[in-house]
Amino acid sequence: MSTDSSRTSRMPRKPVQARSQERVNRILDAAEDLFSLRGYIATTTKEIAIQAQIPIGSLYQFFPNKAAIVQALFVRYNDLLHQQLALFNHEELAELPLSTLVDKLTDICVQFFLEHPGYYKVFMEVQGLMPELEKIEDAADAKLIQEFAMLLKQREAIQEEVDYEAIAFVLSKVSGQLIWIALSQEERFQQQLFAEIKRFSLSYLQSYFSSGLKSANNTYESDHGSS
Amino acid sequence: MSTDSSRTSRMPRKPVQARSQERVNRILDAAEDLFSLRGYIATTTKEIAIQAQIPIGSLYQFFPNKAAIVQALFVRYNDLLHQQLALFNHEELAELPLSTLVDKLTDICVQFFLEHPGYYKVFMEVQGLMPELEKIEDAADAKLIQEFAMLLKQREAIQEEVDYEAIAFVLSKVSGQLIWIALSQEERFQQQLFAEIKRFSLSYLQSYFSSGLKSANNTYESDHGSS
Amino acid sequence: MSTDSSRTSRMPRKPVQARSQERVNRILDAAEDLFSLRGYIATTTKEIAIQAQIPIGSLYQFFPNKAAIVQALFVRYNDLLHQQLALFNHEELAELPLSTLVDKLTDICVQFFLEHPGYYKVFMEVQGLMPELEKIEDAADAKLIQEFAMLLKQREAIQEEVDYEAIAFVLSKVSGQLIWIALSQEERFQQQLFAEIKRFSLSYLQSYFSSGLKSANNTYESDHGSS
Amino acid sequence: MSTDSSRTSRMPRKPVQARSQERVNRILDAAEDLFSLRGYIATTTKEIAIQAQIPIGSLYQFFPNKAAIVQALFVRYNDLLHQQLALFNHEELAELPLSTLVDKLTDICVQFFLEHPGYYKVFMEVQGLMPELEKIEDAADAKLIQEFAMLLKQREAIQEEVDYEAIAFVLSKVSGQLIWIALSQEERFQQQLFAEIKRFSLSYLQSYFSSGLKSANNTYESDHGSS
DNA sequence: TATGAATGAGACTTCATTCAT
DNA sequence: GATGAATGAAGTCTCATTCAT
Repeated sequence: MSTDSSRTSRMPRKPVQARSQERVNRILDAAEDLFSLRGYIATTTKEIAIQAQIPIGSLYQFFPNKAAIVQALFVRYNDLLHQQLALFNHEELAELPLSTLVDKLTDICVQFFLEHPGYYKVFMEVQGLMPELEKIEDAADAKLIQEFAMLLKQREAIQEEVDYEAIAFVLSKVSGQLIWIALSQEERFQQQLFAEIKRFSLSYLQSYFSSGLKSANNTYESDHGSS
Repeated sequence: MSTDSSRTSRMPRKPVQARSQERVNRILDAAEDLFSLRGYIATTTKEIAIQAQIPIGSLYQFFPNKAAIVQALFVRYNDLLHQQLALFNHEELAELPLSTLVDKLTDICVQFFLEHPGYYKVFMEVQGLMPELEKIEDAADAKLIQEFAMLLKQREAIQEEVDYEAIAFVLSKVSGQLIWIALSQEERFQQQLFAEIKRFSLSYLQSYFSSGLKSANNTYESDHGSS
Repeated sequence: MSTDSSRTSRMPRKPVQARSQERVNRILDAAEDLFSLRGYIATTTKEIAIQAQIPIGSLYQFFPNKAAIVQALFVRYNDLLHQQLALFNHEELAELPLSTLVDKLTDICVQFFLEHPGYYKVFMEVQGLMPELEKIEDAADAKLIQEFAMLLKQREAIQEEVDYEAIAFVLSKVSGQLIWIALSQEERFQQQLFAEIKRFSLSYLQSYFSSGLKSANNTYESDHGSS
Repeated sequence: MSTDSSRTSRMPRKPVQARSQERVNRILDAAEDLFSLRGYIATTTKEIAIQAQIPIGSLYQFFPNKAAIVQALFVRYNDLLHQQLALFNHEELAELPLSTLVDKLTDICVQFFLEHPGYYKVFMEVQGLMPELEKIEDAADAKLIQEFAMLLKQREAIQEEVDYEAIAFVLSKVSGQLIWIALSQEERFQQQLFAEIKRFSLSYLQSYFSSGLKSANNTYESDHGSS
């Protein structure tokens, strides 16, 4: 109890801040675990503190209330997802066939949802109950959608006046939902669903774009048939 | 609606049973209102009773606990949606062009979601927290998907070995999700999203089916261009 | 409602009263069952009515409240026990050896407790909570004790100034308690306890009385050894 | 009592733990009062908290539910009774005349029941409704009975194959019951009953044992007559 | 008289947040 | 700062009894 005060001011810089950061992370890790298991409302702040191995009082030094924890957690989720997707956001992406693009992006999202099963679940749970969280999500989504739209703009559309953002909006929402549903299905059907997600996304995109960049012309059949 | 007509006209109209049914309906109406407004967990049974204008004790005469209320509400939701969709389940449906089919079905679902904004919201909120409810939803979904799959089976598939149920599964989940998201968007974008739902549904189906029944051959462009 | 008034005054006498009596009995039977199973407080009046197969409203026509049911039940218990014991209350009883007397009376009580496991249990449960019931029990006990004391008075006491009622009081209470405890023990130990009840009753009585009536002189050992 | 002394005298006396212990005691005291007055079921947790002068929330920090309170109370009861009886558990006990032994033990029990009128009452009330409590009581009883049996084993039995535990079982149950009943009787009769309890116990023991240890030979009459 | 739906006070328990140490 | 015991409003559900039909 009263021990542990052995730290002197000579130690590596910002020990407090480092300790704080570590504690914040532990709290978010604990919250992620528990939220994905029991849901946001059913999880108590005390449980989070215990799981994070810090006193409940300390938790409230970092977060003013329970809602702030989910919000911080979702900021972290969004950063992470954005990071994963950014790895592919190179110029070359625009050159890939549509089917390859769809494949890559879908795989990244599937991976993310697999590693963070609470992401979608918690967000759905508190829809309409936490305007703050929705603002965070909307902003992050908007950013992702914008970037995806930029990617699409580099491709040759079949028709004029394509609303790239609408397409990006639709695909991001729809893929997320479907991936999440797939996660709770049995292995075989899950794999089938992942394939369908790609087919779905591709056929939707092909209704707007020829498959490649400015000149390529991969039809759906040829793409798909070759795989 | 037209059910429950087992009463012969000679009886004094069982005022008690009628009153009970009316009360159950009032409870479900109140629950629907409050759940869609505040969510399931944040709504108290007392609030429901007050909104339904009955004493709390009476509420518990009809429902053993709070969970039973949502469950009954979802049974009602499912019945209703099924009724709406069943109106179109005539033989002629199979003869319609794919685009028309998609239009009709989507419109029905949009209408349903507009009238019952709590349906999707509440279900998402309690995902993973109420196995009973999930069983109810899974059963209802399975039924709808099955029927939709039957519809598709009457059409000429482009390729062999089509998994009609998987297609029906994907489309029902994806359309539901996007309709729900659309509902919280501003009017103009909402309308645009409804159009996109039809577009992606159609393009997805066209990746499997030629447009008409056995002989018709409407491509996507012609369908869409004519609208 | 207005139906069922078909009964005319010509029918067999007291049909109503007979029906009432039957209903009262059914209520008491149901109450006995449920009380002995779950206890008085945990048993609801509705459960009693259901078990008795009568409407709850009818129950309240016969009993003003829940307490009145236990009270009536205990009046019935007491009548029954008194009847059982009265069968032996003949003049010859006084002539039996003490050990025989103890045997007979104990056996009767054991039998009664076996057939009515709720008797003791319920009485203990509501001790101090229902003055009315205690009055009933005290009166019945007093009567039994009085009669038992009368029996003892016919025997030749060893010492002067014997308080027959105190002896009867002690034995009745103590035997009842131990029989009840024995009922929840496993078969073998239960039988052993029944034997011990007889032994302590006899040894206690022998500290006051010579074994027989005026002249007999059975000591404990001889009594016991002969059995 | 003498436990928990692991605290070294240099520390600031852990005010928190002391405060906790005091609160637990206050809760148990309050529960004892109210249970013995109104019974377990009729006593509300709120009442207990008020009587203990702590907020209801604090009560639930120490006890997970109402049942845990009675259980803890009975652990305390059993400890206390065992302590009282242990004071006499010296070697000399075996040397005392039976009558003296009975006197002492009975007096201790009478004293205990006088100071804790709720002990018997509450236990009887919840018989069959709280398996947990019964386990606690059975264990404590078994311990007491075992010890009492050990005491008896040191005495010279009249007959062979005496089941010391059965005797101890019977006497402990029967004395408890009779003392409890005596407590609700008017003063004069109460005193008389206490005397009868001793007589009863002694005559029962004398049916098994000669009065003293190996050689002594005090008959009941001489013992009793001398008092 | 017979019925059973209706009533609502009140029981037990939880948990986000605070604040004395 | 750090700690975790303390707080009490509020939620879910029960049930003896009544009374309109």
